[in-house]
Amino acid sequence: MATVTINLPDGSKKVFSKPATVAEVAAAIGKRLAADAVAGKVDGKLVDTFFKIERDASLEIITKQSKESAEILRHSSAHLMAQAVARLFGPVKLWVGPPLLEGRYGFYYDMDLDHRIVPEDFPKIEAEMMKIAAENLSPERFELPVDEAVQLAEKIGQPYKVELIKGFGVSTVSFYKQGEFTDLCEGPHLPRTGFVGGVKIMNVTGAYLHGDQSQKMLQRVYGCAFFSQKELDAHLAKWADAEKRDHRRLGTELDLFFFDPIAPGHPFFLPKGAFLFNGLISYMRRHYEREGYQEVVTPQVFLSQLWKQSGHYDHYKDNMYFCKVGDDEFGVKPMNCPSHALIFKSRHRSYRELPLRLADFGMLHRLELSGVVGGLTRVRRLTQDDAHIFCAPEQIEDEIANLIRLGRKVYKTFGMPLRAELSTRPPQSLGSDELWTRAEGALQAVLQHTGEPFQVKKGEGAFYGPKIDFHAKDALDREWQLFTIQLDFNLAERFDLEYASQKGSRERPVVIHRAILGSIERFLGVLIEHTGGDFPLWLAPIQVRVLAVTDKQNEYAERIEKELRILGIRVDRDTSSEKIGAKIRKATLEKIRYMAIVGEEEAKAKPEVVALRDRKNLDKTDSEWVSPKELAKRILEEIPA
RNA sequence: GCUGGCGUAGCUCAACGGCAGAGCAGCUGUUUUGUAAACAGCAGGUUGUGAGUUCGAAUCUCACCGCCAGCUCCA
Repeated sequence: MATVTINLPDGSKKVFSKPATVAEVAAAIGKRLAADAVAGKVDGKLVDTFFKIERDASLEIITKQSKESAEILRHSSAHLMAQAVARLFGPVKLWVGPPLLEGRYGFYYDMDLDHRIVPEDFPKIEAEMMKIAAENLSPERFELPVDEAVQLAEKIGQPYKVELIKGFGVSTVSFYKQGEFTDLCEGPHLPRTGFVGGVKIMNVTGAYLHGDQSQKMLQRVYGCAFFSQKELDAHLAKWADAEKRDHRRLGTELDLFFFDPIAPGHPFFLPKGAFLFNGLISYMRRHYEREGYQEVVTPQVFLSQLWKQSGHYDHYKDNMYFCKVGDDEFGVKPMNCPSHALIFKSRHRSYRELPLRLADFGMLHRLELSGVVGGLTRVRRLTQDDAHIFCAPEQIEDEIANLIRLGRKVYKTFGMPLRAELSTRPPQSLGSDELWTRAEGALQAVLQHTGEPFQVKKGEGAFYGPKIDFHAKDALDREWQLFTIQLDFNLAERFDLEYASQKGSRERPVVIHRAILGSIERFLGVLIEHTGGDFPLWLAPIQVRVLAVTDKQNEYAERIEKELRILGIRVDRDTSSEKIGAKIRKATLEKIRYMAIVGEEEAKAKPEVVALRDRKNLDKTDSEWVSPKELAKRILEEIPA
C-alpha cells in the first residue's frame, strides 16, 4: 500500500505508511493537539476526527480555538438536545436542527412531540444534556443508500427525515449514532459528547413545517452551547447587556420616542429623538451638497392610476394605504421612485444633465403585516435617505464607485464596518441580456476595484436589476442591512423616460435606487443599540449640562448656559434643589457627555470658569477648570467635517 | 397574516376569586448641599377595550386591540 502524505498548514508534512485518521495525525503532532482536536479540514472540507485520510491531502486540525469549531459544537449540541428531549418526553419526530452563527442563539431544533415544551422544562433539558455530555458518548457515522436510509428512518419513527432523505436527490446519505440516539446528519460532529461544557436552553417557539402556515406547526427549541461553562456565562452576560441597549428600552429611558396603540408602527419622536432624527438628515444633506445631489419635495398621496403605471398596484398593493375621495381612489406613497420618474419626465432631458441625482426625504407609508412591526427597526411610517440617480449606461460604474466611497465614509463616521453582497440576475427578470451583463460587470468591477472582499448572491437580485447590499456591523457584532444600491431597468421603461443623446437620438436612462442610512427610523434604532444611547458628540441632543452646586449659583449657571448657547453649543442646566451628587447621577443616567459644575469657587473666579466633568474620562477625580469659550472650542473641534 | 406568551400608576413591578399596593419619576414643603440617589407630605387607577361566569372579577371564559418571541413577508 502506498504511503499517505499529509500537508499541514505550517507547510510541514507528515508521512504515514497507511491511511490515518485525523485523530491519529493530531496525535502524531502532539498530545495537546490530540486532546483539543474537534474536527479536521481535509482539502478544505470539514470532517470528523475519526475520518480516515486515504490519500495525500492537506489537513488542518480544527481545535476548540478554531473559528470553525463553533459551528461543529453548536450542531452537535442540537443533536444532544434532541436526544435529551427524546429521553425526557418520549418519541420526538425531528425536522432540522442547524447551528446558528450569529446572534444570541447557538442552534435550534424543530421537533414534533406530544408534550408541549414550556420554559419550566428548560432546566430539565439542560440537565439531561449535561448528563449525556458526562456519559461522553462517541458518535459513530455510517452511510446508507437512499432506500435503506428511508427504511431506517421509518423504523426509528422519523417521518420528516424520510422526506428529507427523498428530497436530497443523492444516492447515499449518512447517519450519526450516539448511544441510543440515531439521527440523519451530514456531520461532522464533536469526537465525544463530553466536549460540551455548558448549555442553555433559551426559547421555544412555533415554526411551520416548510415555513408554510397551512402545514403543521413544529416546536422550535433554541439554545446555545460552549466548550466551557465560563464561555457560556460570558455569552449570556453579553446578551444581557444587549437587552439593556435595546433601543425600545433606551427610547423610553432617554425620552427619545414612544409608540401609542392608536397608531401602531408609527413612532412619536419626542424632542430629543426628533433632534437625532433631524440630525441624521442634516448630516446626509451636508454630504449631498458636496456630492452633486439635488433635493426635491414630492406629493404624499397620488391617484391610483400612478401606482398602476409604476407596477405597485399589481405587486405591492397589500402593503399600501388607500383612501377614497368621491369617485377617486388615492394611494399613499410607499416609495419615492414614481415621483422622481415624473420629475425626470416633466420636461425634455439632455445627456448634459446626466447623471441627475434626485434626493428625497419624503415620508413613506407601508402597511407592514401586524406581526412584523416592532420598535424603530420595522415601522409603517418611514423616511429614507432616498435618492434616484438617472444616468447613461456608461455612467453606471462611476456612479456606483462614488456611492460606495460615500457610503464607506458615512459608516466610518459611526464606527460600523461594512460587508458587501452583490446580487445577480434572478430567473425571472426584466431587461435585455446585454444590459444585465453590462450592469453586473460594472458592479463587480467597482467592487473589485475597491479591493474589499464581497460575496456574490447568484440569482438574488430584484427582477428589475442587480443590487449591492451592505451589511453594517454594530458594537455587539450584529449585522444590519441598511445601505443598499439597486440598479433598475424597469422604471425608465414603465414611465417611458428618455433623454436626448449627443447624437440627437433618444435614449433610455438607467435608474439607480440608493439609500445609505436606509430608513432614518431604522438607522436610529440601530445607532441607539450600537452606541448604547451614548451618541457621538456632534449628534447628541444635549452636549453640556450646567450643574449648580447650590441655589446661590443658579444665576451664574444661567449665565454660563446662555454663553455656551451663543457659542453654538447644545446646553441645558440643572438648578433644582438637589445635592450635586444627585444632579451628577441624573446627568450620567441621561448619558450627557460634559457636566459643567459651578459652585462658589467657580462663581468667584475671574475670568469665569466651570469645573468640567467628562463622561469619556471618568477616572479623572479632580475636575478641571475651563472657560466656557474653551469648552465650546473643544466641543466644536470634536465634530467631524 | 399565522402560532404562543404577556397587557395593573409616566417607568419597573406586587396583589392571582374577597377593601388595587410599593419603589422610581411628578407636585408641594423643608434642606443649601462640592462630584452617581437629602427628608417629609400630596397626588396619581373604570387593572388595554367590550361582553360573559359569579353574591363578588385585576384574578376565570370568550372576542377585539396592542406589545413581545418566533414563522412568513420585506417592491
